[in-house]
Amino acid sequence: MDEFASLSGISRPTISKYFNDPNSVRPSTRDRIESALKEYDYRPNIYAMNQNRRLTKNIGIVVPYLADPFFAEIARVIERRCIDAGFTPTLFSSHGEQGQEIAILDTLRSLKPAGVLLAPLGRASDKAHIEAFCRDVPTILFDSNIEGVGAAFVGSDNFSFVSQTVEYLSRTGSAPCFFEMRDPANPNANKRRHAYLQMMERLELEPHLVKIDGAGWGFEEIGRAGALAVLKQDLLPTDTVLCSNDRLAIGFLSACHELGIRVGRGQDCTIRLASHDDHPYSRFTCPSLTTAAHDYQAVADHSVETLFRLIEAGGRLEKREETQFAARLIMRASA
Amino acid sequence: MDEFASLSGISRPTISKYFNDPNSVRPSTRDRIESALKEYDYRPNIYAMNQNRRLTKNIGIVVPYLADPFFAEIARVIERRCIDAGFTPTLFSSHGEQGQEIAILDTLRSLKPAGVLLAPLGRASDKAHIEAFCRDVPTILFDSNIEGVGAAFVGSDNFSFVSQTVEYLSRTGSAPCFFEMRDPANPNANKRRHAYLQMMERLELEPHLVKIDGAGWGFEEIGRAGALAVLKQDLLPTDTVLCSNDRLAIGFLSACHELGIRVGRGQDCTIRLASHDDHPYSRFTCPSLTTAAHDYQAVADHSVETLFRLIEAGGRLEKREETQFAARLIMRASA
DNA sequence: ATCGAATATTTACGCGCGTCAAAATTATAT
DNA sequence: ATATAATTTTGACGCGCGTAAATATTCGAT
Repeated sequence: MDEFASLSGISRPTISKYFNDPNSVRPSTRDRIESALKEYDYRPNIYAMNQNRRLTKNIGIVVPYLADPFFAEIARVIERRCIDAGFTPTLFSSHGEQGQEIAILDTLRSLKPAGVLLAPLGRASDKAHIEAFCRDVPTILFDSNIEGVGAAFVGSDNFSFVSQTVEYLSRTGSAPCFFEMRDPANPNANKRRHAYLQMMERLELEPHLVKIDGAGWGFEEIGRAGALAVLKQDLLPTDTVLCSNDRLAIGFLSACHELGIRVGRGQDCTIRLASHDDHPYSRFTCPSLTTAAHDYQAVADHSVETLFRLIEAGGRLEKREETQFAARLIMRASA
Repeated sequence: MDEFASLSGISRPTISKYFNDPNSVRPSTRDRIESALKEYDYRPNIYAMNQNRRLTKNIGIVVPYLADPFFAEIARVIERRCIDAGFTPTLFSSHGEQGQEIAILDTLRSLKPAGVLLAPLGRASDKAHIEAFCRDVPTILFDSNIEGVGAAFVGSDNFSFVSQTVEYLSRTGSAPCFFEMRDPANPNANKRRHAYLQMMERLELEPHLVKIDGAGWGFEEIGRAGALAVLKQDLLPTDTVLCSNDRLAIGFLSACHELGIRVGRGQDCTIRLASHDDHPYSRFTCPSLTTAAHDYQAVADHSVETLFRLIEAGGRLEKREETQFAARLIMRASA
């Protein structure tokens, strides 16, 4: 920067001020800087900039598992919004491991981010560690809530998801059973089960939980193996299945196809299958998945906007905010 | 660090040396440092460390589109290998945009990484910019090659992919036509087309290219729309289709299901469909996809190992290396 | 031309650490 | 115990930039 300053004939503090905010210098000097910039193509080192700034332009984004297209997609949208707002987002994936999540939070302290958007692992999270982090760094939780932690939570209203699918399925055919993992890692899964039970009670229908075994993030394989076991032993209590999430449903569909069971609402079909999330691939499954869709854009937008508000407010919000977006039922071929 | 040094009763340079390499200090002082570490839980700021190091422990990983599960998966494996080797990987997605790719490379200069693993966008890349970057930063290209750029390239042998699928399909039924995008963004797609034409010539079979329109990274939708158009107009030259990649094939399957066309090798099936990549979801499609699989682990391992070698060699290799891994044919239900 | 306000420059220090040379200390071998 | 080698400490400077105060310059309006 020193070198560029002398080359452009402008003092270094003014150059520094320019990069902090181009409008903070006189138009004539801005022009001089920008023409020199074209000639010598210098750019400041962001990490050195952050060393001393009161408020950096960095934003940390943490998701539990980036190889899950759901998180990949929401991370993509969030990243773009941050870039458009002039921030430098850095994306991290916890890879489903508590150790990674902790390591990422430690790395983020070094980054001195203006704010962090964190989707915790859920049950596997070290809650005390996350809480300590949130005390030091302005953080918005998204997707998966931890009560009282972080300045705000932005997610989906699980009851809205399940109530719509249950209502639709039971109105158009037999009532659904609920297909889920026995020990879900994500708190949303538990909320969905409760919503299912509540809805079935409200509709005066008998609930059936079908719990399958499996651990880790390979939900399609878990769903497939679980469905194979259930279907082969003819343990399905109804001909209508509501999966906790789309990835399990993708596995379920795969099992059905393997067993020659037709899924859908046609008269040649024996099972109806619906699910939740509107996974990016759910429109391309065979048959395409009837599902309750996240409002990806709304969750991403509101997370980012809340974070910006938090940053501008100096890292504290008057009180912790919780926002949950409703689902949109998407009727496709599977139910 | 100053504070921690006085608290632990050890000089700051020694502490610094310890974090650079714990084995470079005497065991007795290492013990003293580590016990102090437990008591005061201090950790150095990586970004400040990098400011002055000859060689940082940072590694940059750049992929063209992280919402594509193929890249998400390979990035995940690479990240893990870097972490296990004691490096701090930072993952970036170009989001399919040239501007992003350029911005990422500029950011990476600030990060002062010991090395970079870069999967370029392909046709959309600013090759001159990438070349300039590679001259300054030790970089390994992977997945998508740019002739002469970077210290090495690690990817897949596209001929091996296509030759196996073509050979298998034409041996077990009618010869395949080749289903692809008209203007593929990725150079691998062009290599696969050439390999298809070459194989068909070698087998003395008539080649058929089915080119479909579409732009961007929504390959499933492009494949689906293209397949619908081709199938509705009955333009398919053969009953065996070889897709350039799995994501197009997923869209193709979706179109077939929509039109009531059965895909597979059973007698009730009218189309056989095969593809390339072994996309993480290709085993869960209906029917499951017969495909030529990348050796993900080998590509990831060899990329990382080559990068480590490059770093240890001081950023220069004797000559540019090109490694391409063969495919493994995975026979599933679709062909 | 004159003057106050706005902006730029100069100078200096700080961030959190790496690194180097010289001096002081400790460990190992004889 | 003595000499030598290995390690640590001291002191100092540098990385690439932010920031602050005092001073100098430029601008716009009169």
